[in-house]
Amino acid sequence: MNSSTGHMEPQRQERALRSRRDILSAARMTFAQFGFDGANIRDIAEQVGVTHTLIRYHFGNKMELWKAVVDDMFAGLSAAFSNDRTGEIDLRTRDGLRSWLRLYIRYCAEHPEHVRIMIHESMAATERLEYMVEHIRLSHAGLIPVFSRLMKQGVVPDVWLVSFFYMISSICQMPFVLTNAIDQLYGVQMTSQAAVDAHTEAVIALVLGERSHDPSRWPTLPGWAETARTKGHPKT
Amino acid sequence: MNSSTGHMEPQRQERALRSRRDILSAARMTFAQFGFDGANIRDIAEQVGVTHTLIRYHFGNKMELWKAVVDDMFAGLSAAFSNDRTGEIDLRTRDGLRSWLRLYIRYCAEHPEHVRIMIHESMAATERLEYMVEHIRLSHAGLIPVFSRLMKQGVVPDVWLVSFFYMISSICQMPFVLTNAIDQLYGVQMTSQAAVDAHTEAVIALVLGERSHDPSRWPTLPGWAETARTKGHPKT
DNA sequence: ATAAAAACTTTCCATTTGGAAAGTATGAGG
DNA sequence: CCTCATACTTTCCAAATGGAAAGTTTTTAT
Repeated sequence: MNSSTGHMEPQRQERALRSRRDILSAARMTFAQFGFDGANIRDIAEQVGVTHTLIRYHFGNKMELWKAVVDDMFAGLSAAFSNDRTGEIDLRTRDGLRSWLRLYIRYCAEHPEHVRIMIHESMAATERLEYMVEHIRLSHAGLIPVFSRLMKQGVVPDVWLVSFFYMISSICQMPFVLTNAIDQLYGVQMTSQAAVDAHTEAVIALVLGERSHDPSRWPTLPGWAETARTKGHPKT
Repeated sequence: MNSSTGHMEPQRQERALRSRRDILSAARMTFAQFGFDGANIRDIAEQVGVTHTLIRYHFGNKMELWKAVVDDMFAGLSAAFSNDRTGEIDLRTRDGLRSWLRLYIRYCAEHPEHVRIMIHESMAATERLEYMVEHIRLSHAGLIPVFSRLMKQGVVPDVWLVSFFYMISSICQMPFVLTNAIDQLYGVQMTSQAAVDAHTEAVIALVLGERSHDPSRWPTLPGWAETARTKGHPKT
């Protein structure tokens, strides 16, 4: 919306732009954690260090703020997958899919809030879900022909497209959505490089049947989850 | 807690038991939809047709109600996977895993609230997550040795255990967590028998590499998602 | 029948929350 | 330096919310 060419335009003050950006960022995290109903704009404002009425000033109301967050998020997703960065990826090949999976997993690890917000809003059929689905539709529409092609080529299993979509999405996304639970349960920081790498390997193994495994680099698990992988090391 | 042997004990009234059960049920759905913070006990009470203070009477406070819901939910899960129903499943074999996947997918399709609540609570490191994780630990602890064995046998990919767990869980659970989004996006009712079947097939194909596909029974997708599967039917 | 316990409601309260209105500070252009 | 739009704050309000206290009804036991 903002043309970057104009030096003659009214040009918002720096402060205002920073406020908008900070509010958007705080709102994103808060909506991701509590959902729309659970989030409150006063908390968001406090995180940024402004009064809650400034949010109203910049965004109108809670709903409009939410929409701005979603637009901003999907813009970020598009940017991360723009041709600038993925120009060399030809998704119609096995190598392309592998690269795409790596890229997508990285995005999920870096932006767990994105999927968290999407999941929150999928829990009920609301106006917000409708709004969000139009963003999702764009992403999916671009991938459908590619995925179909990969199925026909036998690179990936030839299954119901909806299932395939959500299986691929889920395995890339969920471990990073559930970082808190995994930390508590397995004592593993999913966002650590080792965990991201181990998971990337796992996804590629499951989807493409490739095993590049180097178990020594997998994050170690607590005693109750030990699988006695280090055989030949009797502790008695 | 209630000994069923005693005819001398105070013995709760029928009405009270029904109230408790109805409240628990309504609370479950509400927590699943809005999360703990987003849910409010007055709405729950109204759904049941009682006053919100009755919830306080039976459960103490919102937090205790939530815990009761979780306990109840996990009890239901245990029941669904009790030896009564799965006694014949030997999870250490390929056939066993296939049966287990079918059973688990059915559970997820029938009880999407369960995973919805778990996901809500995984969004932040709270006392509630701690509480829930102890339930989850029990489930996982029982499955770890089995999954490890299947990996060693080569029935499933030999990957990092945490990844494997969450990949398996996610692909079984998420399409039913996201029913609203899938309905809106693809116009498909995930809880329909056809969709559950198609998804079950897909999971087995991905995890076990088995393709029993009968695409004609897959739910059809809207035009924008058409993959021109019916070739030889030129419409021009 | 009657007392006592259990089940449930009415009423009230303090806090939180989204939003509205009115006022103040800030900085860019004349 | 002055003014005026932009950026932001203070103050207020009504509704929603979790919880507490005090009541009323229903059931059980004697």
